[in-house]
Amino acid sequence: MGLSFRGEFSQKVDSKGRMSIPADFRRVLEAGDPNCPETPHPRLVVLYGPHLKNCLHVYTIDDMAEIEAGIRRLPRGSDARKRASRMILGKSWETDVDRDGRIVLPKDLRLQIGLEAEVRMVAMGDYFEIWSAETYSAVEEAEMSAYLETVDDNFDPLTLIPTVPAE
Amino acid sequence: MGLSFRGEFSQKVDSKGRMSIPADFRRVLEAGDPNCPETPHPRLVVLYGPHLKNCLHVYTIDDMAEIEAGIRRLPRGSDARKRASRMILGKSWETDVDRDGRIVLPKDLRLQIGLEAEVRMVAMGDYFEIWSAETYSAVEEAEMSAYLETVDDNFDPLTLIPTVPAE
DNA sequence: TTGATTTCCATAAATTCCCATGGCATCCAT
DNA sequence: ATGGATGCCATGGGAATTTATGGAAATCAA
Repeated sequence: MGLSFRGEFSQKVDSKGRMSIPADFRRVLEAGDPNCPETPHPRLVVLYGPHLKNCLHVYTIDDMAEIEAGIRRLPRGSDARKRASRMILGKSWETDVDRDGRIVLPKDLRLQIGLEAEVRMVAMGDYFEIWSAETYSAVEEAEMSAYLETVDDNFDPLTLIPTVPAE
Repeated sequence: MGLSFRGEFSQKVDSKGRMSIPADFRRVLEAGDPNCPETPHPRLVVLYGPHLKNCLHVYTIDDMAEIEAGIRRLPRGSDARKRASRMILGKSWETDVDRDGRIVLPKDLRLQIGLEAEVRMVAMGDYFEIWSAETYSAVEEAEMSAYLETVDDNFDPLTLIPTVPAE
């Protein structure tokens, strides 16, 4: 199933839009790229569809290939396939980690999420999110504490997970 | 299976009908042309059949060969084969990317899609679409936001993809 | 010729490549 | 345990290359 992205990291963004991919995330990207380690630097796919308002999603090559296979399973020429293609393939960007462990995010993608000096990368298991650090604290951490207000005092997120039925 | 076209790009169209093919798309065309890199500039096939109202479709040489093979798999003389030939093979145009990374779209093709000063090219995986930038915002982006209105607030297009039945 | 097309050249901006640095952690020998 | 060496990591600066795009010259067609 591939390694999981874990944890969250803040990195600097320089004037050229360069940012280091956290080493831990690089390990996952390397494991999820069939051309690694022959090709030394792993590739990755960034999704930026219109449903993503404040962040971008980053997938490994393998996971993205699976998503594409799913799209190809829809009938050629069908509305569903066109819509999925337009929203996923049409709104994605592939690049590779350079030899210094960085990527350069194009200007329009930086604009979409209001990214300036500091980026926050948040693991979500099979992908990770790219946020402007500012937005992340403002939006996401606020929404998290709001949620915690609504639940019991000794709420445990593990209770959200369904158990496997006994076999 | 070849590389996938990804992302969307706007380019200028000059008075001669010249337009740059985005560098990312060129990489895919190069990978999908068996004569590359011996012949330095990749060839490509443009479809402009009557079913395409506002845009043209561009395929790599390899993918177009596959489509043609599919047509030849239809029974000789069958209606389906005649119709497919007329609408696909008869309505296609092959050219190559010039050494500056551009193509020149013939006037009648530009007319068909109302292309003037600015072109929008949208990746759809195994092909990409050529739109007049104006039409694209008017027609396609409008229909996209209309669609987004109809779905849940935190809709994710990945849910459009059918899951593989358990094996 | 005259207009259209194709080839070639020019350039500015953007992007990529390459090298350098300082910090932190790890390892190892004393 | 200590100090030094080693290596990886995040980050900066500059050089070199690639892109997109405009225009001129050359070629072709009617």
